[in-house]
Amino acid sequence: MALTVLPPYLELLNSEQRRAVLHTGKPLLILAGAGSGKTRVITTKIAWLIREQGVDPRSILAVTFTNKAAREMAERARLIDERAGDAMLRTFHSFGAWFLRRNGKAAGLDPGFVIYDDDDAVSLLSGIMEDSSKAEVKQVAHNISRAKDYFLSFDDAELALIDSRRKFRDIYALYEERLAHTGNVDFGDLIKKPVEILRKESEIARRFHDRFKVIMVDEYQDANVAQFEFLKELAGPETYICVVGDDDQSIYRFRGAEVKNILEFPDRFPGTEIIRLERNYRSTAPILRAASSVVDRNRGRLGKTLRAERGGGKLPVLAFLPDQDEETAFCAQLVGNAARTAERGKVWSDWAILYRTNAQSLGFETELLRRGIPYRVVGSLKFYEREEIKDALALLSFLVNPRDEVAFRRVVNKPARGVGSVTVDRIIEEGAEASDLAEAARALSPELSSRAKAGVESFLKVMEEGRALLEEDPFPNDAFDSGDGAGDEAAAPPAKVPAAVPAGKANRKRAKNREELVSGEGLSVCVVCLMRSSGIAAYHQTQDEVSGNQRLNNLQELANAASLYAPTRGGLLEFLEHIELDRSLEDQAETAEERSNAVTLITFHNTKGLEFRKVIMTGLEQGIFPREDKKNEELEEERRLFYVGATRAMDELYLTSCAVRRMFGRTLPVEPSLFLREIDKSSLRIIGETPYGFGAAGTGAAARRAHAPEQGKGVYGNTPRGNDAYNGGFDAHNDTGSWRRGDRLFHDDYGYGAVTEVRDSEDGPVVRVYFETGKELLFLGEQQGSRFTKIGKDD
DNA sequence: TAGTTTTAAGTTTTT
DNA sequence: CTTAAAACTA
Repeated sequence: MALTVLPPYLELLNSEQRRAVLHTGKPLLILAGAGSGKTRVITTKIAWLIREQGVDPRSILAVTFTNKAAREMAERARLIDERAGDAMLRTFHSFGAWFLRRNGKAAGLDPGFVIYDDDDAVSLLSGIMEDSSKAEVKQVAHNISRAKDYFLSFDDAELALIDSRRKFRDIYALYEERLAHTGNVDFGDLIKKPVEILRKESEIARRFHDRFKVIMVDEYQDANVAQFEFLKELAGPETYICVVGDDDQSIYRFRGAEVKNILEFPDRFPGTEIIRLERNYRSTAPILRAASSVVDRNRGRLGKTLRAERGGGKLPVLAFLPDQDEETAFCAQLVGNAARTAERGKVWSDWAILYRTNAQSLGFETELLRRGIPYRVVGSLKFYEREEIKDALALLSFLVNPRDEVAFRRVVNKPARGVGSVTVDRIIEEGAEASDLAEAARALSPELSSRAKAGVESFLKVMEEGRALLEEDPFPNDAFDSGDGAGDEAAAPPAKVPAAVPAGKANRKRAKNREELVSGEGLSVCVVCLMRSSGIAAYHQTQDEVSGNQRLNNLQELANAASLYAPTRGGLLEFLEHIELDRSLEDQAETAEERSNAVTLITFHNTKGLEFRKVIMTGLEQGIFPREDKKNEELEEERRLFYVGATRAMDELYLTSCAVRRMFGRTLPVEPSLFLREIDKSSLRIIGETPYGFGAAGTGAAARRAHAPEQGKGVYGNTPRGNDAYNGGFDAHNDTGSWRRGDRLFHDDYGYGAVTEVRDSEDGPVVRVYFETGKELLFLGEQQGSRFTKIGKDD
């Protein structure tokens, strides 16, 4: 290797990672195993392109699948080079929305569209399928959504692969017509429509090819067909494309993800180079062994050999427990014990409790609350699914788009204004002819009963007044539709209030048990006014008094969230878009400390891209995980999900499996998960009563059962004081002492880093470490046993 | 039509 | 067991 001195941020990388970062020219496919540092590769690559290659940050597009990943990527890239903040880092869907706001006109789309979520789509569909049950409507809505994922329109022949019924095709066509008439889009459209536009409008395509010279995609294994097509259309002849993924971590088949995308990438992009990242820096060897032994059973995979760079480590613990109450107690105790014996801070955040379905979080929440252990639940914030929130959002949506029949139907008669379903149907029907629903109502008003007429009029008046509350947009002339849709982002309205006082937190505190809405800054003023004048606030307030709910407080919460946006139409649109595309309320609802000092409760799906020191995987039972109805391909996906969950763990992994589980109020006996059988017994430390027939030694298990201690509380009664009792003979050896330049490590406080210099002093060797946060620190090499974990070095 | 009671149904996973 | 949908009454 040449003797050139590398910039320190490249020192953090191993040779393959570095090769991936320095790669240019042909398309690049990075097959990155779990914990192999793929995010680091992407962020470093972005920074390197800007710094060393003189690439304009604005010509870089990096796409992820979750908002969290997008945020993290932006943050980490900025740490290396500030200018990376100007690159476009978004989720596929958010980028699609950005595209459509500027170029939707080419598909007859007004830039002021609102994004319909799945519920809204169902609501719209039920207007078409009038005499179908709710379940049928949902099924069709799901199929339409799948069709869009596969880039299939209602007139495509392949549509039969999704749903072959003739009726389906007709309904899909009707749905599209109806949706177009509302002027809104659904989730699938955010990807599908841009592709259609790029194919039809060569001028727009050319602009985008000019603008984006570099396109990177993270978690590529989760891309669906439509997203693949999007990528292909965005890439011009000069565009450098780099995708990163891991076929073993593909867990979104159910929403259209196609592993084929990653398998066939080299065929679709000729000349593709492939780089494999197979060194795992995150997990200890025993954890990786257990995780791999499950996913190894899958047939449809590229296959790779993921090597643990961290030696030593404890065996994963498999705990057989009587029921789910014992399971929650076990988890709480495990976490609590660790906290008691820990010397260092931030213990709670070391832990994550994983479950298959969101419903399972409830038990853990109750138990942790009871024991005073701080926790946070990731995802599944049903906040936006609450009735009052949906009502409020419907009001706001109708405000920006008076053709939104779904929103209209939801709130026109709430609170009761004497406008029944018959009247609503007639107005919407009339709306097919009119430019918007207000006009439709006016046209129809001579035929309405005086009560219905008065009700509709009062509703429309409220909306008129609401519209008047919004200030003029600073950029008139429809700022979204700047001439150069792919070009200057500065033309977009700077809708966010720049010096936004974090009014949210303070307001919420004040609003506790308050019986009136308080407005804060910016858009929240308008939101509060509208909630009041529409009667929604009063309506839910009354409901609160009856049933003791917190609905008014929830409305307050929503208003607070709005305070960060400008009180203009543009600001409102941005607010609504943000809510549709990123429902994790995390930013507003949690302070940094709350986040950093709490146990994480999370679904397996949501853990992708995350890591924790200690992970508990719960509910490992047949029927729960994997679900009973899973077989073949779907079972393989469940295996991958198991793999994803297990590889989140850095130091310790626990698996729990109950003998019985409560479902639908009934308590049923359950079998241990198939996946537990797929792990070699010697790779696990089993505690609790091994169920009959588990593993090869059936008779042994039976014998053990016969002599098992009295059933009841305390199967794990001899639980360790500290988790050290689970050590199982393995010591987490840190291999301190002989540090060498180029060694990589994980520091408890500073994260991942690399040794850039070693020298001797009176107190022994001193090492200089460069961290990926950009920090560079000196340490005394011999005293860092408990703070550092060596994670292998480059060869 | 509004609001209440009765009955049935249902749990994946998410942008 | 909890929630949503259908059925029923005022």
